[in-house]
Amino acid sequence: MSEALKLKNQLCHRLYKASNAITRAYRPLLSPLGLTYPQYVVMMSLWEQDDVAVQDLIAHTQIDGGSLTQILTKLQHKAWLSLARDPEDGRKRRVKLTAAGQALQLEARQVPERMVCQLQNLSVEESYQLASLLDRLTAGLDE
Amino acid sequence: MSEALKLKNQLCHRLYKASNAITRAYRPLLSPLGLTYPQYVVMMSLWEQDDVAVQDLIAHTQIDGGSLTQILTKLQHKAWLSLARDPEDGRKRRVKLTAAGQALQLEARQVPERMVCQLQNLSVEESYQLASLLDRLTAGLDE
DNA sequence: ATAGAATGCTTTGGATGCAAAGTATTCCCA
DNA sequence: TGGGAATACTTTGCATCCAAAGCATTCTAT
Repeated sequence: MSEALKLKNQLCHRLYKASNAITRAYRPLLSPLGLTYPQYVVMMSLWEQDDVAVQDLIAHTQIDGGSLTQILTKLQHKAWLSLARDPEDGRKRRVKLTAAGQALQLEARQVPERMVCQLQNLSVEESYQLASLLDRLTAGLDE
Repeated sequence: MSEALKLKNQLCHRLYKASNAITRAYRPLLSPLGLTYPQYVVMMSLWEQDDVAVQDLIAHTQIDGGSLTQILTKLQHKAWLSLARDPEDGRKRRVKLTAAGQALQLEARQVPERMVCQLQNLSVEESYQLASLLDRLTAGLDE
C-alpha cells in the first residue's frame, strides 16, 4: 500500500476521532443546560434567526430531516420551542422559540468561551487554515 | 460575540459536518462488502495485526469499549472473526480473523484508492497539514 | 489464604446519523 | 377540474457513540 493511501486513510480516521472528541468536549458544558451538541446547534441557529420553517433549519444546520424532527420534538418537550403548521402552506411547520428558549441563550453564552479555552492548541491563524481545509474536503465529498 | 468565538464555533460545526461527510462517502464503497465505516476500521486494524486482545483494538482504533463489543459481536456473526477467552488471563478476550476475514482484505483493497479519488480537493501537502492540525486539536481536547 | 481493589470486558439506555418508506399538502397540467 | 408530480416533513429500522452500571477474573496487601 502506497504512502498516499496510508495518509488518506489516517486522515479519515483522524477526522473521525477529532469530531468525536469535540462532541465529547461539549458534553460537560452543555449537559448542565440540558442540551446535547446537535440540540445546541439547533438552538444556536434559532438564536440567530427565529420563526423559521424546518427546511430553513436543515439548510442552516446541515442536520438531516429525520434527525432534526426528533431533535425538534425533544426541544419542544422541554418547552424551548414550539412547532406549528404554517398557515400559508400546510406542508411546512414553523419553529418558534418560547420565552424560555430565548432565555436559554443567556445561560449558554459561556459555552463558546469555555470551548475556546480547550482549543488553544491552535492559533487563530491555524483555526482559519483548518476551517478552510475542512470546507474544501467536505465540498469535494458532497459532489 | 467576538470574531474568535464565531470562528471557533464554526470550526466545531465544520468538523462535525466533515466527519459525517466522510462516513457517508465511505458507505457506498463499504456497503457492497457488508461493512460499515467503524467495522472497516476494526477490520483494517486486524489486517495490520491479528490475534490481539480487545484492549489492543481499543488502543489502536480509539473506538470505546462499549461500541467495540457490539461491533465485534456483529463481525463475529458475519464469521469474519472469532472471540475467545485468553487462556493466560480469563478477563481478556482474543480477537482472531477467520479465513474469510483475511480474504476480505483482498476485496477491500480498492476502497482506499476510491476514497483518495474523492479527496482530490486536497493536495498531499494539504492533507499532511490537515492531519497535523487535527492531531493537535484532538490532543488538546483529550487532556 | 482472603477480602477488597483493580482490570477487562459487556450490558444498558438515551441520543443521534442516515437511508428508505410513509403521510399530508400543494402544484400543475391535460 | 381531477389526478399524478412535487414538496415538506415524519416514521422506522439499523448502527453507532458514550456514560454508567454490571460481571467475571486476577492482583494485592495483610
